[in-house]
Amino acid sequence: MKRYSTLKDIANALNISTATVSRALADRCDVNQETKKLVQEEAKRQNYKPNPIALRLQNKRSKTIGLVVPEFKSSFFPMVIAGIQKVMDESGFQLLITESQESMEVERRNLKLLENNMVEGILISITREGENTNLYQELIDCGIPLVFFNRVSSKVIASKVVIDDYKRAFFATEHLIYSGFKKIYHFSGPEILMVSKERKKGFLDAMKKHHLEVTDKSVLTAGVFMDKGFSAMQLLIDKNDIPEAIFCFNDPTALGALKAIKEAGLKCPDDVALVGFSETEIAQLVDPLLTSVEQPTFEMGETAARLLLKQINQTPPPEVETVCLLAKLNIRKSSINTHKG
Amino acid sequence: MKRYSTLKDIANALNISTATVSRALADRCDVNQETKKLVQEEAKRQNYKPNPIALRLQNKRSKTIGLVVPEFKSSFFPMVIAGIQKVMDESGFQLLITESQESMEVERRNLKLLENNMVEGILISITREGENTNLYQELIDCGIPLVFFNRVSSKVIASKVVIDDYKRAFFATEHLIYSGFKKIYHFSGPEILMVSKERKKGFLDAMKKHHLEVTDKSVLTAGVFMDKGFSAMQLLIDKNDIPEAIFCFNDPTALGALKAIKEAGLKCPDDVALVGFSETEIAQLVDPLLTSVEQPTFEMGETAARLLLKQINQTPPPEVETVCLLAKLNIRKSSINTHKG
DNA sequence: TTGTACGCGTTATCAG
DNA sequence: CTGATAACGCGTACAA
Repeated sequence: MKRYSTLKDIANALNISTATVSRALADRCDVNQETKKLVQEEAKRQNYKPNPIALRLQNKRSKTIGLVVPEFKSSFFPMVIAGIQKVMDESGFQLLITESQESMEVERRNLKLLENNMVEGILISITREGENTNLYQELIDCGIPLVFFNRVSSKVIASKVVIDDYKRAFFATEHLIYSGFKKIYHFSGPEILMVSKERKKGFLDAMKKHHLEVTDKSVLTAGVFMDKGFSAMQLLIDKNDIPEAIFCFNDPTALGALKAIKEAGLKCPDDVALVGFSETEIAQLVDPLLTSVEQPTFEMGETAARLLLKQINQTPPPEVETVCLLAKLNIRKSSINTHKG
Repeated sequence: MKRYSTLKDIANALNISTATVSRALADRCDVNQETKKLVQEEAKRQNYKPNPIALRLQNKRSKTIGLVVPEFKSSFFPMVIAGIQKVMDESGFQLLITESQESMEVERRNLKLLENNMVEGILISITREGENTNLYQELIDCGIPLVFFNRVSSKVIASKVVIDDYKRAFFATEHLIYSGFKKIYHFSGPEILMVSKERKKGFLDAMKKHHLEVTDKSVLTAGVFMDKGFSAMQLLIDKNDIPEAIFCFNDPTALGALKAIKEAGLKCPDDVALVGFSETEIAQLVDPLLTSVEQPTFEMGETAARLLLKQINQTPPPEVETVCLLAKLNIRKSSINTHKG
């Protein structure tokens, strides 16, 4: 590796001790102005930079935090990461990023890797396979704080950052109801994820509030990817059980449904209106433009990172807290009722 | 931070010296089998893990490499990062990720940050504003190898990973020509990027080879984002100078053009055929499905990472090399000639 | 076969 | 005001 200038180099050059050099560079008051100036000049000349590794060893702090995300494909997590990075750069922390590929086993490997790297804390969004509850708890118990974001553990007590899925789902459904649709279905996400449950609950409660019929056919489990949305819609078309509108678990699901609708010769929103969730950039590219709930991704990253730093830096650590970020319903063409009025 | 078990802890527990413990754990032959076994058991009991920070300090190796990407929004760079991560995890390196936000100044800050973190090498894809040539050269000169990928420096001598932009652009254009289109335009990327130049050159040469007319109107600079593709197409529509087909610098540009085409009441591919580049997942979601050049993103990350590790680990460092990855033209509906035959 | 001593780069403590 | 020393955790040369 490149040879870096050290305190000793400066000390030797000036024939003084490293201790004095250290003090001078820390700009402490108990050092001669003259010496201080000489040291600082020599440091600049040698392009001296403190060795972060030595500092970490001495302070017994890795100044590193770990991150586990399920995937990199969609732009959701990358944007969250950008938010995390910003906070970490500001506070001099390194970020170790790992990808669980939606696999619980890979997630366990990742967490071990992070532990071996002595991360001071971990940010995690769990897989859709389920949660490694015991492992999370172990890590917390042995002094590595966890902060969950987006896809959070339902069993472990820790700080969490979520968006108000329930409310947004409720409002999104109400938006369809107020638009005049009556036969409204929900394409739900993986049962195991809390976000799925919340969104489904929001849907059901909104329907209930407005006294609209909900049968056991009203909710189809459609997973997180496009193909599932496609096949769920296909199923409805085959059964000729076509709702006026569908509130989908996320954008890919909605886009899959859209594809099936188009292929069947139907039109959106004329025959079936759609509402997505997550506001992928695709929502603004498809025809018709997709109504979707926009999540504050960057902000979610920032918030989770700040929460974690608080857990790490404060003694005693602060109470865990759950932050609920506001999301925004972007109403576009796919949910316009063309029959109304 | 969490307290970790150290060699000293094990040594104390067994009343032996840390040196012996160290040797036993390294499974060296010059240590009593009996002692070795005791040590290994005690290590396991205490859940001992070597402190990576201490190792880094002792070996004078940060075991860290840095990464600079222009942006996180599209899925391109995240996928590359996934490939890099894989290689780094395998070789025990940490990855420090930074985002230049397409700004040369932020890029400079990022590079300084990486240098201060003593990275042993840097992977970089430059901004579309231009290249910090001098800084790249400085880093290389002072012993930090750089490997460029995707958006590479044209001036600095270093290992590079690119896709065969020229050839792919050439073939993509030929695909349009063979489909029977004659008036073919090119929406070009930022002039400063080598990829732009290569793709443009591929377009021009293909046109030339087939003796098709190329005027100074045939190539419009449209940037990298959707809005630029939109306005470029808008301009052509306003001037009523509408080509039969357009080979676009990338998918967003093509999608922007598509939007303008639709809004003007025109149809794709009937009125204007389109070919994109980069194979974003959106290509398979829009109507019509977009013909696009698929880049091996994950593989690009892996390759760049391996190249960098070679530069870091071999002494003397190997010759720089440029790896050209193969890309694939996915032909879809947007480039079908509906008038032909 | 095992223990002692040192150095990696830094800061804190204590003595001068 | 400044210098010597120890400590962080590890590996290793050298001594026993």
